[in-house]
Amino acid sequence: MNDKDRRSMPLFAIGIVMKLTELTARQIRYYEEHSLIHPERTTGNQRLFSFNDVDRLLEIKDYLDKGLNIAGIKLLLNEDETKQVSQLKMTESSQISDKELRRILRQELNEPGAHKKANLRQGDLARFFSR
Amino acid sequence: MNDKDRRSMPLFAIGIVMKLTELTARQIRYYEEHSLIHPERTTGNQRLFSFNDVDRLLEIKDYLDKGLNIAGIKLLLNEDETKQVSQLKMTESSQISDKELRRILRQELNEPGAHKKANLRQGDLARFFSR
DNA sequence: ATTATATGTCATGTAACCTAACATGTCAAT
DNA sequence: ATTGACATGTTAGGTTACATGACATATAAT
Repeated sequence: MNDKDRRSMPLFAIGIVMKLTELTARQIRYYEEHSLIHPERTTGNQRLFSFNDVDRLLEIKDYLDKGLNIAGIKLLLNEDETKQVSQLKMTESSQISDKELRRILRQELNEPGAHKKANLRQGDLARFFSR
Repeated sequence: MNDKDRRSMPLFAIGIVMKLTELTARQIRYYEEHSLIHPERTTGNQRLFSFNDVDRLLEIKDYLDKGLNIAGIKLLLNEDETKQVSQLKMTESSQISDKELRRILRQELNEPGAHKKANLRQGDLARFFSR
């Protein structure tokens, strides 16, 4: 088993993730609802989060603090991802993307520098792994 | 937060620990009952295990496979530990220890080499941390 | 002013966990 | 062979943690 597997291993119940991320259950579920994360489920349908999921939630939190909205965060998160998103509705989603993108860029203009490197405090949890 | 903290952080519900260790809930609770592990609890009294706990359970499993009994395992596990055990009943416990120790040694004589280095497969989980 | 977004709160159902008790298989001592 | 200790299985009844859905609300965008 390698790091990649370990990172994506479903381990944490939502209660733990709440403490690790200081997000409410409502928020976490909401972000899943909007496809920012995709935690696995137990056979009884309860969410099980991996280290990757938690890391991602920490990123989401950062971006929220910076004033980004869900749509914007989705774009940023999917940026460095070898997508997995359903590309079924590419046509209609691309027009949404454009619209949202403009909003983000506008926001970026109003608060310059916020986008830079996002101060990725990803790594808080990354330290659980080899460095 | 350092590695030590991370390792002792209460994170896992018993269901996860069962999968990670391939032990039954009954076994895990039994080992706690006999003070081989000391998982924390939620405010609602549910067990929460740390990486250390899981590592320890894997060691316990190894020792059991080698034919050791709980008393023997306890001795071995406490060996490299800056104790934390209540030393209240030192007198009576020492006489128990002696008795058990004899049994263990007897067992050891019957299966030589089993004690060597115990093939410490601790590290299965250790890889979650820095190396 | 209206709408959209993000989150809080409440109600209700179920999954996962808890302890306690009793049952069982294995082994060692009698 | 019988007894007893050990480790684990199993069952029962109770509690905690998590599920979804609906409605409320504050803030921000239009």
